[in-house]
Amino acid sequence: MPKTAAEIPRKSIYRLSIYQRCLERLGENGVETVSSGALAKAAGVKPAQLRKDLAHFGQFGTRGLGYNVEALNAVITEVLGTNSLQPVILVGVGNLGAALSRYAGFGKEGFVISAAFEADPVRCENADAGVPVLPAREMSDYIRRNGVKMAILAVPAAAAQPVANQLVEAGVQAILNFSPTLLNVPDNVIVNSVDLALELEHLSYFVR
Amino acid sequence: MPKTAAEIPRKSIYRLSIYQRCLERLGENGVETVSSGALAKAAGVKPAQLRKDLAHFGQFGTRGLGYNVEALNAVITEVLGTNSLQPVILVGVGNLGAALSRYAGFGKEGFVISAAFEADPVRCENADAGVPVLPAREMSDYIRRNGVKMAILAVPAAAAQPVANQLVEAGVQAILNFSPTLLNVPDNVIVNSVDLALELEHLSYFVR
DNA sequence: TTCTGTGAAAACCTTCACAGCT
DNA sequence: AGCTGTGAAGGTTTTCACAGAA
Repeated sequence: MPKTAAEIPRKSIYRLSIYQRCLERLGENGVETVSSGALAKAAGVKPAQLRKDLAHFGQFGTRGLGYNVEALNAVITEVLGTNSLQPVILVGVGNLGAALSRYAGFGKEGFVISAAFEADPVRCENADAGVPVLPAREMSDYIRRNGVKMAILAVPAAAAQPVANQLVEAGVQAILNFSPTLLNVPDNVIVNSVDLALELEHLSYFVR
Repeated sequence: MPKTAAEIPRKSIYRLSIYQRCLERLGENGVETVSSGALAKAAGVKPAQLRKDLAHFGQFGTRGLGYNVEALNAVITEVLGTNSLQPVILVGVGNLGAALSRYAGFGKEGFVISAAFEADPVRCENADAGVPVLPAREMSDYIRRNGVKMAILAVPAAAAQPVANQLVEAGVQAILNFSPTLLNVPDNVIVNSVDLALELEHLSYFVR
């Protein structure tokens, strides 16, 4: 029974990306059909959970057989909206930002960082980034002209909130935030924060 | 009512790190006392949740007043085990790995990467890392000699599992994994995976 | 009064187990 | 037989709401 976007759990959406990556690999290996058991194992979840996740969007399997790899991949691509390639911008070309600009992993999942922005003029010149680095003052304009909806934020903590405000103001709807700060944004904007130091600290609890 | 480590939800532990960071800031600003409401707001959670999280470990507040910033910070530090500084190693000094080796955020939370390891001899020489880069074959030995319990894994996907095996074999108990792969490790080893491309892809679902 | 600590309720998520299709 | 789709059960986490301490 398909549901409207709002009621699908965020965790299911997250796992969809994982399933897709597994399907991609299966496809490359010429596998045409996969059971929920096999796919779930590859993704590191239980079979029932995989089926429940897919059930949010409809019925795609064949009983007794499993799922068609290519077809299921297409469905997930459609659901995630990764068929229409979104332009993504990067803000902050410091240590981490520069690395992200060259990170091949984004490309493999179909994302291309179209431009980077940096407030420090010296860094603008010297940044060894994989993309054009533009001065920060051109950012809002660029976002509007190119209809940019997604941004990666890799600026120092102190600058994160003001920059986020600018992004939102210019029309950005989703922010992947690497600054160790809580961002305040309107409800219609989604933030996904990756706090590297926190992830490390989290581990230390489990080490005796 | 204090509980044993096993039954405390991972999510609570995770939030403890966030609370601590907020307490740190409050302390720097000379604030001595904070209510669950104020601290929860700073951390981006509900007051009741903060209190429940703390309740796992004991009672630290004063009714009608709130929590002593310094004392609560000390309790959380004790719980997380961040008082005794753990040595952390980094494996893989490619694009992302090199950036992580210089990432100042780790230092702020009290972590120091003591050494990095890299299989490619050319990279070993040229890596512009903030720490000594040693050849991969010395890794197991280094781990054993220095009692390293935590590792950051930033190698290509194909190398992730074999390297993880080596780490576990040598005695590493916690791995922060940046490779887009599911790692199989024994139950006594904990893995925290940060999949950058997935985090970005996740956002795209919410962008119309 | 203020604000914590906590049972109870609600919301949410996962897993089971089996009916039903191929 | 094999495997999906799903109601129902089970488990976990969050939120409420209030009793009780300062």
